[in-house]
Amino acid sequence: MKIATFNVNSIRSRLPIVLDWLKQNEPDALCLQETRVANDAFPERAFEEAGYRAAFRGDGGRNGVAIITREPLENVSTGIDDGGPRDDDRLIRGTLGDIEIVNTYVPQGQGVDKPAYRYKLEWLSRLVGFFGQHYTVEKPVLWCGDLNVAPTELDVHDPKRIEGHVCFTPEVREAFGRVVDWGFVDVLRKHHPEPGVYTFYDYRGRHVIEQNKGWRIDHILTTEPLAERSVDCFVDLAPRKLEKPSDHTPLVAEFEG
DNA sequence: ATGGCACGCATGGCGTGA
Repeated sequence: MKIATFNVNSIRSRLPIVLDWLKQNEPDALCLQETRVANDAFPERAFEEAGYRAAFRGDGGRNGVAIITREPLENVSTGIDDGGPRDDDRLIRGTLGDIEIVNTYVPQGQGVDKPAYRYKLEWLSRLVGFFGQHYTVEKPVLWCGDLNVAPTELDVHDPKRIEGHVCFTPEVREAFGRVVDWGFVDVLRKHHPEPGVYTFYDYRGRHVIEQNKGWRIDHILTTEPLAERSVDCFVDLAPRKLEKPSDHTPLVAEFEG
């Protein structure tokens, strides 16, 4: 079972790259974030013609998530259903085989002095309850997506410079850590403990790829029973090097069974 | 020291991303 996550920064702009990537990599599931398209304009047919089906949720120019699968994704639903703001455009989940997949686009936060940052911290806090309500750590559960948190100093190219950024503050890392403590293993780190592994490279820097000036803010985390089945997890930098790339690049995990 | 680029929405720049 191969499962990937990719923030595409507009699925309509990134469709050729995504379709090529699907063809070359043949994942069982590809979780997308920042599709930036309303449901009625999602390019569903293009995925069907590629042999995949799509579950998606979006409301226009911002946010938006999707799960692309070869086999039908079951029990699809969206949003955090705890009575707070549902935020359907940032969370989509479903069952694939014996794996529960939760694909999220965690709010970025804009700035530490902005309401969006409080919302981000609250969102991560709500996720703890969400996982507790719907899942158990004894079953295979996979949480992935653009989680907008670099968990440690190993996960940014210049920790001193990035200190205080909404994706790297102590409190956002703690908030993320509390979700992880619900019962998740960072699958990338299980296979790659070394520094310099990143999933995001800002459009604005020069030579960011060559100089490896990235951030690791996209993640695949699983409960222990699924982590035990993981045989590989890696970042695929190739799509970031193409013409008209996303600023993120895919993260892939492979599991036995 | 601290820019910069891309996107959607909308048509002239703005809000957002990280």
